Amino acid sequence: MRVSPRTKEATRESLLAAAADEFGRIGLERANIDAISVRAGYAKGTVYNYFASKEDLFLAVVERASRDAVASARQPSDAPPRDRVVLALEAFCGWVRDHDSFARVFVRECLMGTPSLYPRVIPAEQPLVEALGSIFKALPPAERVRPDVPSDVLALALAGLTDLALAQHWASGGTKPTLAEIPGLVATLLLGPQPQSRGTS
Amino acid sequence: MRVSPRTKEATRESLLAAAADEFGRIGLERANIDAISVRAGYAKGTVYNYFASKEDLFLAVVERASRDAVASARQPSDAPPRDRVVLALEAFCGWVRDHDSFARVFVRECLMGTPSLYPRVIPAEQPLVEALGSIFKALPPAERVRPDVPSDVLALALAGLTDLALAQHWASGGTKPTLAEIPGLVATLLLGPQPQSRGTS
Amino acid sequence: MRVSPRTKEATRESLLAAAADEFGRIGLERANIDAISVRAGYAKGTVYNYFASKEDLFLAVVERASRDAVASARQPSDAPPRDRVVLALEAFCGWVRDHDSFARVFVRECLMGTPSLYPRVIPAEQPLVEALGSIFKALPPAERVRPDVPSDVLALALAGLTDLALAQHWASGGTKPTLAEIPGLVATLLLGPQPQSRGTS
Amino acid sequence: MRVSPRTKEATRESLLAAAADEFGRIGLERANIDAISVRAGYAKGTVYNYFASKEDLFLAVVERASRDAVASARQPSDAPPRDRVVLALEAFCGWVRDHDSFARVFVRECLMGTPSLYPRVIPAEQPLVEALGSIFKALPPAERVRPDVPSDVLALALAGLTDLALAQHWASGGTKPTLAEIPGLVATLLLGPQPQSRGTS
DNA sequence: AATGAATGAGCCTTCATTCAT
DNA sequence: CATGAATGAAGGCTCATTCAT
Repeated sequence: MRVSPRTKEATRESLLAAAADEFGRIGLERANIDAISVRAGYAKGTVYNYFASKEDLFLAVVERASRDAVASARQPSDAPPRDRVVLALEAFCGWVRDHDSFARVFVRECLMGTPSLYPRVIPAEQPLVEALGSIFKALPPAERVRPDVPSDVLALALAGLTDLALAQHWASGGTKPTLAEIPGLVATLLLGPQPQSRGTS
Repeated sequence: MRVSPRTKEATRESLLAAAADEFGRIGLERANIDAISVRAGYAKGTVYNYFASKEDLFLAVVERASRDAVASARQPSDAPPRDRVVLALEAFCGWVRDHDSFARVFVRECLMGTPSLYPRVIPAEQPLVEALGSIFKALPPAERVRPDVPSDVLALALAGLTDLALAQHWASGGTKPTLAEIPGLVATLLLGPQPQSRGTS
Repeated sequence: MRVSPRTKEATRESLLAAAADEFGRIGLERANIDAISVRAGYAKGTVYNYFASKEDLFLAVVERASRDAVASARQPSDAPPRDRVVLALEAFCGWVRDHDSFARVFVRECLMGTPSLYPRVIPAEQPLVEALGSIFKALPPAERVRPDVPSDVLALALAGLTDLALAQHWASGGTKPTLAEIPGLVATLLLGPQPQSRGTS
Repeated sequence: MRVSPRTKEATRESLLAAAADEFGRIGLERANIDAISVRAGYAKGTVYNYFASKEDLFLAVVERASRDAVASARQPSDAPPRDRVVLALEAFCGWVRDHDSFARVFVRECLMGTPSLYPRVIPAEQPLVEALGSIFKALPPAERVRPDVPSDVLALALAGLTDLALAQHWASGGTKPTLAEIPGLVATLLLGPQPQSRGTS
C-alpha cells in the first residue's frame, strides 16, 4: 500500500506524539510500545516500521523536543540582557504549555537522563543553553549582568533552574510556580531583581 | 542458623550498599535484584529475607540516603549566612564524596523521581531544604542576603542547583565542576560573590 | 501476522487441549505454563496472548469441559426413568472416553475443586446434575423409582458416584470398573437392579 | 538440649495438628512449611527435625488421619447390618466433627489425591472400606441387604458417598447436609429406607 | 504499509531445604 | 533440640521484537 510522503510523515508524527505522552508520563522503562501504538491509532508493528527500537523512538522524541525547545528560545532582540533572558524563558515556557508531553520528556532528560543513553541524550539541552549563553557572550563588559560568573555557567544555571521550576510546577499540579511566574522567578534568582528604573508592569 | 543481631545488621547494610550502587547507577527500573544480591555477596533469596520487595528495598535506600544527607547538612554556627550556606553545602558535598552510591540515588530522586513513588519519595529532600531555609528564616532584615527572594524559594533553589551541579559533576566524570567547587559556585550564583572585605582569593 | 479467525480459534483449541492434559494429569498447582505451551507446540508467551493468567486458562478448560459434559448428557427420550438415567450416564461416559483430558479436569473439580476457585468452579457440574434431576422431577408419583429420596439429592448422588467410579477407573488403570460398566453399576447402586422382565443383556 | 520422649512426641503431635490445619485448608501444594511451623509454635527448622520433607509430613498427616478414621469406624455389634452401617458412619462422622482438620485432609485425599502420591496415599481409605465390607461379608444370604451388589463394591460406594456428602457439607458451610444427617442419607441411598417397625419398603 | 500472532529472554518473587549457631 | 539465615531452583508473567500475512 504505497502512500504519499505526507501520509508517512503524518503517521510518524502521531507516533512521536503518542510516544511523548507515554515517555513523559511514566518514563522510558515503564512505557509500553503497545500502548503507544494504540494511543496513536496504529498497531504495534507500525512503530517498528518507523523506528528501529524502543530506544530509537525515545531518542527521536528527545531530539524532536530538543529542536522545538531551541526554536522557541531563539529571540532576536536588542533589549537589555535581562529582558532578553526573560523573553527567551517565556518563549520556552510557552512551548512547554503548548507541547506538554514533549516538554516533560525534555525536562526529565535534561535533569537526569538514562545513564546508558547519556552520550546520545546529553546534546539535547546544549542548543538551548547556547542560545542563552550567546545573550551574554557578545556583551560589552560594561553591560555584563553577572560579571562574577562565566557566561556559560550562568546559561547552564538559568536552563537548569528553569527545568527544576518546571518539575516543581508539574509535581505541584501546576500551582506552586505557575508557568507564567517561572521566567521572572529564575531571572530574579540568578540575575537579581528587576530594575525598577522608571516603572515596569 | 541463629546469628547475632550485629551480623544481621551487617548483612542488611551490605545489601543496602549494593542496592545503592545499582539504583544509583541505572535507576529503579533497570536495577536487577539478582545483581544486587550477588554484588553484596549473597544469593537472590537473601534480599527477600530483609526487604519485602524491590520497591521496598529502593525506598529503604532512599530513606537511608535522605537521613544521612540531612545529618550532614546540619551545621550549628553563628557565622554570616553566606558562610553558613557554604558550610552546609560543603558538608553535603563531603557526604556525597564519602557515600557516592547513596548520594546518586538521593540526587536522582530529588531531581526527578519515579512518579509512582512520588508520595513516598518526595519527603526525601524536604529536611535538607528546611535546614538551608532555617539559615535565612531567623535573620534580622538587615542581614538578609537576598531580601528580594522568599527564604524557602531560595533554599529550594540552593538545594536544586547543588543537585544539578552534582549531576553535571558525575556526567563529566568528576571534572566539570569538581566537588570542591560546587558549594562556592552555587552560593555565588544565588547569593552573589564572596564579599572581598580584606582579601580573599 | 494477521491470520484468519479460524487459525486463531485452532490455536486456542490446541492450547486448551494441552492445558487439559496437564491440569488433568497433575492439577492446577503443579501444572506448568511452559510445559503446556510446549505441549501445544507454541512458546510460553502465546498462552498469554489467549488467556490472561494460569487461573484463567484453568477456568476456560473447566468451562469447556463442563459445556461438553452437559451436552453429552442431554438425552431426549420417553423410555422408563431408569433407562434414561443409564442412557445419560452412558452418553457421559462416552464423552469421557473421547475427551479423556477434559474429563479428568471435570471430574477432579467436581469431586474436590480448588477451594479458592470454588465460586467460579462450582457451577461446573450443576447443569449435569440438573439434567439428571429433570428425569425424575416430571414423573408421576406412580413411576417414581426412589420415592424415598428427593429428586435433587438422587441426581447429586448419581453424578457423584459416577465421578467416583471414574476416579477408580483411572486409578486402576482403566480396569477396576471399565467405562462400559460404570453406568449400570451406578444405576444399580442407587436405583436398584435392572428389572428382569423379559430378558435384558 | 536432650528432651524426654514425651516432649518429643508432644512436639511431633503439635506439628502434625498444625500441618493438618494447613493441608486441610489449602491442600498440599499451597500449604507453607513456614506457616505450619509458626502455627505449631516452632520455627521452620523444627519441622525438618521431625519430618524429612514436606511430602513426608503430608503423608504422616494422611496416615494419622487414616488410622483415626478407621479406629472410629470399628463397631463391634450384633445389630442388623443396616444399623451397623449407620453406626459405623455415625462414628466416622463423630470423628470428623472432633478432628475437622485431619478429616478434611483424609476426605480430600480419598476423593482425589495427588496423582504423584497415589501409591503412598491410596491405602488410606482401604481399612475403612474393609471395616464396612466386613459388615456384609460374614452375613448369611438371607440377611443380605443388597444381594444384587458385591459386598466390596457396596462398601466402596458407602465410603465414597459419605466422603462426597462431607465435601458438600463443607462447601455449603456446614448446612446443606448437616453432619448428623449424613449417615442416614448415605444408608438410605444405598441400602434403602429405614425399615418401619414391621415391614420394609 | 499495516497488522498482530508468535516468540523467548528476562525478571520478580516464592519457598522447600540446608546447616551453622 | 531448636533456630532462622542463607540458598537457589522454579515458575508466573511482561514485553520488546520479529515476520508472515
